Amino acid sequence: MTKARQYWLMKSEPSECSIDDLARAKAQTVAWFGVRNYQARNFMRDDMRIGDGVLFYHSSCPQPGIAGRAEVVSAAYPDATQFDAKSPYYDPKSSPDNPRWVNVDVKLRARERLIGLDELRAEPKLATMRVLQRGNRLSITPVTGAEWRTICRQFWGHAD
DNA sequence: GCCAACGTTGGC
DNA sequence: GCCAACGTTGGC
Repeated sequence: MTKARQYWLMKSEPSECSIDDLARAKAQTVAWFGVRNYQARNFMRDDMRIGDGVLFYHSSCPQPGIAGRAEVVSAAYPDATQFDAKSPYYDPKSSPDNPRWVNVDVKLRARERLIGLDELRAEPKLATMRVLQRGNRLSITPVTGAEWRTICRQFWGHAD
């Protein structure tokens, strides 16, 4: 019983972890820690599978947009920062016995030409993308296969 | 720095 | 369960 490959858009502030930071990371892989929103957590916990495609999005920065592709390379597991009293992501209501927050590991597949928000908004085929909807704040959103293909083929010129 | 939009908290 | 207050996100 296999499930079709799914696609996600994951936001990261470049000042925290840019796609260049991901490229320099050991095995070009980072734990996607710090998610403190239940909807985004549930996506990681319930829906993500190893091999899922990830659009790496730069947010809260001079040039917001999609900076490259990555891949989910682990199942969800407890986010260590929730137990670390010195971490800004510390959650005193969580415990190792009953962890509230999880993360997956994400591995770089390719840095790409940055697609700015203006370009994304100008493409009618992407009008339904969650990240482009008014008031959207979710740091992890599902991306459809059609949206993924539009981005790869139309903006980056490859078939993946 | 501004501010719209949204999620969470907590009193009732 | 309601909802006002508050905190955060994130583009501009």
